[in-house]
Amino acid sequence: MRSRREDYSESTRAALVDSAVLLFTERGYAGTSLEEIARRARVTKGALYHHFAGKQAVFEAAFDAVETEVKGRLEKILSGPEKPWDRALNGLRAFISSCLDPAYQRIAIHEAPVVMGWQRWREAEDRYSFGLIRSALQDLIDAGEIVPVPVEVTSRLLFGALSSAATEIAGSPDPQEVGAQVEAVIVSLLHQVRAGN
Amino acid sequence: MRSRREDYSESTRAALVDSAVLLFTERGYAGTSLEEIARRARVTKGALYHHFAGKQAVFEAAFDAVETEVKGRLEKILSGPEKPWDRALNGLRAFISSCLDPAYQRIAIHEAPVVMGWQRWREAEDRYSFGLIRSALQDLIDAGEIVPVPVEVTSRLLFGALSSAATEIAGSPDPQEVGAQVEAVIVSLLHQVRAGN
DNA sequence: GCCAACAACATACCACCGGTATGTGGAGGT
DNA sequence: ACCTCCACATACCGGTGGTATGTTGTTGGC
Repeated sequence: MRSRREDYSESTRAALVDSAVLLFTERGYAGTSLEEIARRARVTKGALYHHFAGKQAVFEAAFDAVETEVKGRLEKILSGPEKPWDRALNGLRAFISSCLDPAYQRIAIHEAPVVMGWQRWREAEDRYSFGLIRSALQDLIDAGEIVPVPVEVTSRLLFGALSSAATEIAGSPDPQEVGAQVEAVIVSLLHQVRAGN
Repeated sequence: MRSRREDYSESTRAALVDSAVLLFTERGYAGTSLEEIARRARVTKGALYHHFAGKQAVFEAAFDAVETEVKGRLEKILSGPEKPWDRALNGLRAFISSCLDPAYQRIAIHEAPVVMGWQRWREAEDRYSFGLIRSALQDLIDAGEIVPVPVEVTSRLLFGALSSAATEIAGSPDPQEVGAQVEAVIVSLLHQVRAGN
């Protein structure tokens, strides 16, 4: 039976992660102190170091949190009952709009490769959003919707393009407009490689 | 007339920038201390703070250095006597190979948006590699080589795709192979939008 | 040729932050 | 009722970015 203490412990850990996501999003990794994270969760640094090995570990927990969120959204869409082509298009839109979330953008896209190191980031992304994009692309090919392309490389290119595009969208004065343009360009490219024209 | 002191001063400044580029490339921004940068240039922190306003300013000087280098290479190719289409292809290859330079990759592509802030980085990139990519794309359209596309958005997508692809290439066990694949995918996409099939 | 002025550094010091070592109170088992 | 141990709090250290203050050599004016 689950003890009361364990509940409390998990709750404070969650509060720390929440606090970390918020502060990392607002001020970035370097601009956020552990004491600030702890204070916002109404505990001290001691508590933080009880739950996490260090600042990097806190960041990775925050990273996991935002990635899991986005992954959930995308999985729902990509495993829906629609046709592969439509699922892909909906997934594309969902990913772009996910990238507009400041937390996902700053933590998962921008700072994670620098903070975690590119290698760890890449491995982690395989299990999250990038993994979904790659498998979605593979599905399109398997279903014969588009001509065969090198899946690994193409999905990397697509992921990079979308990530930077999302930043551009979020940073623009008219996100709606730019977002529509990005979607149009990508969709147009997808149509170019669509099988059976 | 240029004084002897000015020569010396500029020389130490250059040594500091060189040292910064090296260390930032090897250990990243956060992992490099100012004292280390100064020591490698055989001066003290005092000299460093005489030449630069702070750590960020040192980074931006290193950023300018690597960007200027790449910009020079690309400009030479893009303003050559070949046909627009060939110049673009050569420029593409040159950019990919530039991205394989560890200094350019880590400083200009990965850490700069985080260290300088996305806004400043974007403004700076307009004057460097990204600006060249955009104008190259514009040239292709003006020359009627490809069908008109939204230049701003498309070049952002292209830049993002190439940047992340370059990281992928550099990190792969067989850079030659992956590099060729990337080039093939991009060129294939370009062919798709080529005017007059 | 001499001296004041200033540039180009060096030295000394501070505040803050990540990390560690140690203390403590209260819940849970027996 | 007592002991144990977990979930924290407190105290402290080393390193680092930044600043304030010397120091030395060059340079320009007379």
